[in-house]
Amino acid sequence: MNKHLDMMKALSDRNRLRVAVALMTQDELCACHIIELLKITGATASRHMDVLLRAGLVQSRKDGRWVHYKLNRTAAAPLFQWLETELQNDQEIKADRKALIKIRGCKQP
Amino acid sequence: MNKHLDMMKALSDRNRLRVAVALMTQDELCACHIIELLKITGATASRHMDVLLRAGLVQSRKDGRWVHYKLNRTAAAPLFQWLETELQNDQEIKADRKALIKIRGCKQP
DNA sequence: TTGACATTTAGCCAAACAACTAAGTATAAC
DNA sequence: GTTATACTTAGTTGTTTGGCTAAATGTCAA
Repeated sequence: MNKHLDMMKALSDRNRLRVAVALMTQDELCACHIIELLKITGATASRHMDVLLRAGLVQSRKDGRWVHYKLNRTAAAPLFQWLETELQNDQEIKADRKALIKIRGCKQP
Repeated sequence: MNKHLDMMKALSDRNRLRVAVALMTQDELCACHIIELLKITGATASRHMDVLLRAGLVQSRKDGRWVHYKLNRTAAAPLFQWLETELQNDQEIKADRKALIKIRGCKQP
């Protein structure tokens, strides 16, 4: 059960949960988007994404200087589905979606 | 999203996850069963169950000196369903189920 | 009422963790 | 090459957390 425990631990932090939920509607996010969204340093963002990666919940793709993250939907489809429907009307999540439109609008893809 | 974050936090500890999964097949468990299963002190078990209660994942029922816990299935049915199917063949979980048969056999219901 | 038992609360300690800064690596542009 | 940019790694710090013991609370039984 270590694998599933790691998944739950990965999603038990507010910032990581926000990123995971953001990736449910965003397909891909670059590290710099995540830094902007969560308003944390790059170092902290990098460590958070590493936790999500190690848990197998996201995948990363390096494109030049940029790293893009996407949900590994097959890892825990029903879990993601549940979170998505539960949180789709959440105020913070809605604010994040709004913020991402602005962030993606002016930052690199 | 505080509610859902609390649920994830509650399930991000090995002992609490074990209890939650045990309650998926056990209908009800008394605090003393949980102490036996996890091999921790009553005080520690009490605090763990309090975390699960506050997250709304379990309900408690006091019966004289005993406290019985049961899953609050409506709180997060798809989440529980996912965990149950994912962990049904897990070695630790299977060992717990086996242990519970013995524990429930000799302790008060 | 007194004693025994089941659970909770309080207080302590060590380990885990999230945040930061600073330094390191990698890549693109000049 | 050199510089700027994007990210990672290392090291530090304050907070959270899971465990324990001891004391408190609540309940049954003699």
